[in-house]
Amino acid sequence: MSQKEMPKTYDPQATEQRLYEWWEAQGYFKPETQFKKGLADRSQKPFVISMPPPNVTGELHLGHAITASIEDLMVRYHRMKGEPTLWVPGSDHAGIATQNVVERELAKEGLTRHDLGREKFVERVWQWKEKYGSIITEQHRRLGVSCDWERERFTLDEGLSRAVRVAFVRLYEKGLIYRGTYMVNWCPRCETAISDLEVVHQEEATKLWYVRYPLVNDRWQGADDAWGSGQWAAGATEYIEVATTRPETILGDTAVAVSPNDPRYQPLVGREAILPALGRRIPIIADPSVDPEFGTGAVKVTPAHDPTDYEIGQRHGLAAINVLTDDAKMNDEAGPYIGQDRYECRRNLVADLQKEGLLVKIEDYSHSLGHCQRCDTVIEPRISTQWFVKVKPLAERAIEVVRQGRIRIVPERFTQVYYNWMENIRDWCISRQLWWGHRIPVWYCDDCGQEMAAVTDPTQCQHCGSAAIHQDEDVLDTWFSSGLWPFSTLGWPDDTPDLRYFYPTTVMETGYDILFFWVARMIMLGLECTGNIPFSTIYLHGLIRDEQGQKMSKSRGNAIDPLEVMNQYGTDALRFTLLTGSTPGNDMKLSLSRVEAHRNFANKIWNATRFVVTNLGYSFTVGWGTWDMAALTLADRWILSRHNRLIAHVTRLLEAYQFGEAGRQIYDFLWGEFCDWYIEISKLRLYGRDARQRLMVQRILVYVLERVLRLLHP
RNA sequence: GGGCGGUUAGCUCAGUUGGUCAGAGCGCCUCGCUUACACCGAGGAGGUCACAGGUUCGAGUCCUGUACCGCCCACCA
Repeated sequence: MSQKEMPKTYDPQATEQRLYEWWEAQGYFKPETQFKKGLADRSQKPFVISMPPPNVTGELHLGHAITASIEDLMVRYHRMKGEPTLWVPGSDHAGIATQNVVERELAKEGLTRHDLGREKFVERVWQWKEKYGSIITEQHRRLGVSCDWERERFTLDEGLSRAVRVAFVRLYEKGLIYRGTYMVNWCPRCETAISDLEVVHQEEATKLWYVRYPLVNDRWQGADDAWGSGQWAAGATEYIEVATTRPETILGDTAVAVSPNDPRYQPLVGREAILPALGRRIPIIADPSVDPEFGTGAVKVTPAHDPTDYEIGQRHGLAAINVLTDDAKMNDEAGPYIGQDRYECRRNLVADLQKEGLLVKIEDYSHSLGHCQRCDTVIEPRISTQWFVKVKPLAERAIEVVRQGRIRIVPERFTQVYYNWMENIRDWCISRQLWWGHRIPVWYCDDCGQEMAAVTDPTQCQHCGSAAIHQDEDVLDTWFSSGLWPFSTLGWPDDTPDLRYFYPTTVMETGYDILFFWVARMIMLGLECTGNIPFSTIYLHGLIRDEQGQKMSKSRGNAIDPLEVMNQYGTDALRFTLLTGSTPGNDMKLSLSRVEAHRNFANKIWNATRFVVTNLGYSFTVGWGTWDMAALTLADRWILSRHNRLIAHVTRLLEAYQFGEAGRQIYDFLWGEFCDWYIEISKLRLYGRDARQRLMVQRILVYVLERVLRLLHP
């Protein structure tokens, strides 16, 4: 080939897609092909990665790009080493996230999901999934992922849905899943319960309202006049003062609590106060959870709307009065404020308290408020009947396997984070009042009222035989199904050949931000369902931020579309940048100037190859790695030795998960040593008269270049 | 209230068993259209490796403390 036939500048677009299609068509991403070609055999231990399934909420972002780059690197490295290699791709229905996205779409048409009804709405989400699911796989192909597309899975596939049911029923029958009425985090916008993890705490400037509750005594037994008249507490003579950040919850108070050790309030314990607005008589109780130092030292107790208060209520047998509707409006327990929005009620109630002379003062206050991870609405702690996973016994085993070293976390510092979380874990609320997801496989009998969990839809009550049964309306937390991912994608609960050979998987590679959400759950559910660890190594990468260090997100408008980057600079340039840009577990800021630099690197490789190839001549024959040692020049020996050193270093680094350093080493060698020095020096002999010298240089050039390209392949 | 990470050239970041570790990319300055590459080549300026102690023959690299920045966890009414 002459130089003229190879363009001077490397054009990724002309190569990448063509090459990828060929790879895929040849079946190079499938372990079966390795067996068929004799590149590996089934007696070997396979290298397996489950790809973290992207949510079908939208298109891929840079987080997916770094995941894909790192995993593809590992997969290609192990495949090249001759290990049977499997990389299972797929996508996640992402319950609440996807439902919200589609609801937002609907809102543009002026519709809500309730306008469509459950069935039509779910149909609508499926349409969305079809569209974005295929966009995602196309984008993954653009990233060059060498996964086995024939084994692609979706969390709502039939097989995976069955896995969800089997897992649920099994846990249910062991008493590890239960239904109960407890304090949960309620999102009034999504109108569903969410787990503790889905609550995002933010420090916010609010107020602390000091309110006094009149005390019942011989001279005053309750309200004198209508609430808001200014005369409501006219006859009151004694008060107890409380401080609150949520005045509207006063309406749900069923006690006032003080510290048992607080001398100021000892005389009041056992007496009663009159609840403002509603005139309810509530007891004054002593409870050790009250901090005498805070506020007034007296706390209003709202068991239905505050976790601490709920526990106080449990200890003292207090009623829990829910004063809110699902969308955080005041319900019919709210007296004069029925129907008002929670904040509207707060304003009005505060104004009325002032009118009645019960508002003592308002202080500025700062505390952290829970927000919904998906829609940012302020969470309302609320008592509600939900399904939970009893997680302590699962967590103990999950801690154990890491302690024993059966599962290793890279970088190691996350091990401590993992323990801390696991050791303090609380039961996992898994039911969601949503429509998009795996329906809870529990049926209730309308006749005998009993419940039953079943893998296949029952037709009658197993307790009384009645055919009048109905399924639970709720769906499961999306992380329940993704928690089964490493084995559900391989066929579990069936005993398939894939499951037997490829499970447990080898590496779980993902961002550290979902260590708790996902990784921890996979370990717990994996141990419980399969009796085995789901993977032996966890590799956690950092988050990609923009050049200002901000988290990338669509709402901030600072998200960089990986497709645009690939279109402009090429997939290799993007991948190399992502791989060399950070160390494990550390965040990285993506700078386009580095992507450009690596585009230039790709071009450098192209031109080095062009130089070597076009200088071979027609009579060239390859002489792999067999040299007449005595004839080697100093330069030859130098480049060969440097090159061997490089291979050793890169291999060691890749084994140690030091991908960035490995990439940099190759970069430095190829550019700084091979191109800058060896190619330049080789020109003397290449263009000289001595044919034997020419052949030797040619052979070394080809040999070193080819070997480095292999090193670079992952 | 706990825990973690960061602080290295103007900017963005590497530097994992303490001794060519003071580096890369971008930017900047000087040259250069030499038969691979101007998405290039040759050369150059630029850092008391946050601060204070300590261990050591020797410390960005280990220990202690401090200061900022960021993140995670936590039922602070």
